[in-house]
Amino acid sequence: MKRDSRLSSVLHALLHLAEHQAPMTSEALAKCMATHPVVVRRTMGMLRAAGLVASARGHAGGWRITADLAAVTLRELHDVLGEPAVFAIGNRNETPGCLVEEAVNAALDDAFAQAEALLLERFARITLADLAADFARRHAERRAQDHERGDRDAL
Amino acid sequence: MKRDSRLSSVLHALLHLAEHQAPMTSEALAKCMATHPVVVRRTMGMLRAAGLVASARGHAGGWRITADLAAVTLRELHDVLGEPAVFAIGNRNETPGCLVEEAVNAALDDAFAQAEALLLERFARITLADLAADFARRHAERRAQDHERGDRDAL
DNA sequence: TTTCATGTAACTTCATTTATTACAAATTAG
DNA sequence: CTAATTTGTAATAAATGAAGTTACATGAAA
Repeated sequence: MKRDSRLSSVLHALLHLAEHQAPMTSEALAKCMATHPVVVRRTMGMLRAAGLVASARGHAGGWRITADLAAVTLRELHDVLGEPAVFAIGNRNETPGCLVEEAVNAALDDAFAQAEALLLERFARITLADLAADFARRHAERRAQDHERGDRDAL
Repeated sequence: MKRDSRLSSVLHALLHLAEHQAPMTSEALAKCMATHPVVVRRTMGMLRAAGLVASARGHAGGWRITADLAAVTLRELHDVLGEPAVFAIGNRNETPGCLVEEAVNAALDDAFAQAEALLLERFARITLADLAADFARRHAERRAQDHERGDRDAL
């Protein structure tokens, strides 16, 4: 099964937009995400419909964030993307033809529902601001490492 | 995305086998699961490799359970099926090209890992015997309903 | 020795995501 | 005004992976 990576994509895009204050074109976003500009427009279009980003055409156009980073959770983005199916595993028939299948479906559905609830609850606790902060931390760490390496090389 | 329904399939098959004490042919199993006999053989073959079922060829051949219903958990079946990917959602690139992607992946991976752990923990707590008991309960309930309807129709 | 049934490889179908092409519409630079 | 830039969107193709199907070999029992 091919995994839906749109949530990952939009997070990547939104954080890049948060770094830039100028709008970024679909082409620029596509390049840094190794995908196609049309895919970017298609996916970002859903965020625009939800009022999280804005786009402008023509020269100096592109995408920019309009939402508050601290107010947007992964859960909201998941919803904005249409709440795609979370699991790659599922029941053979959703409408059971026999009682055996009914019992099997009930057990699996229950377990999946619990796992999905946990996942969405975790998503609801993570904001774009959290990710941006984590990025900043990694960035500082990387710079510190580079610096250390530079010192060592300079000996 | 097409969901992997093999776990659901083998549960259905195993419970049917548990009801029958005589072996069931791939064709019989396929018929009650609305699938193809070869698909049954392919999937059940993985359970045979794990020693959970046995198959016999020729007249009066077919599939039978060799494992103790109370000892087989959904978790074990999931493992036997090769631990297929649980989620239909995932990271765009598993090997991040930039720090932004690293931060995004880390957050998503963490949430998915927690949800998967919960799911597998639930799976580990459900045995085939539990499902068989649930089936028996449903069966009794259904019979009671049928009986009631019979009484009403007889008025 | 015929029939039944599994074992397995090879191939097709089907569903779904992502990629691509093509072109319309809008905006700005010159 | 016109050309360049950039989004908007439809339509189509490629890629992926599960499930379905065909074909035939193997083995067991009547």
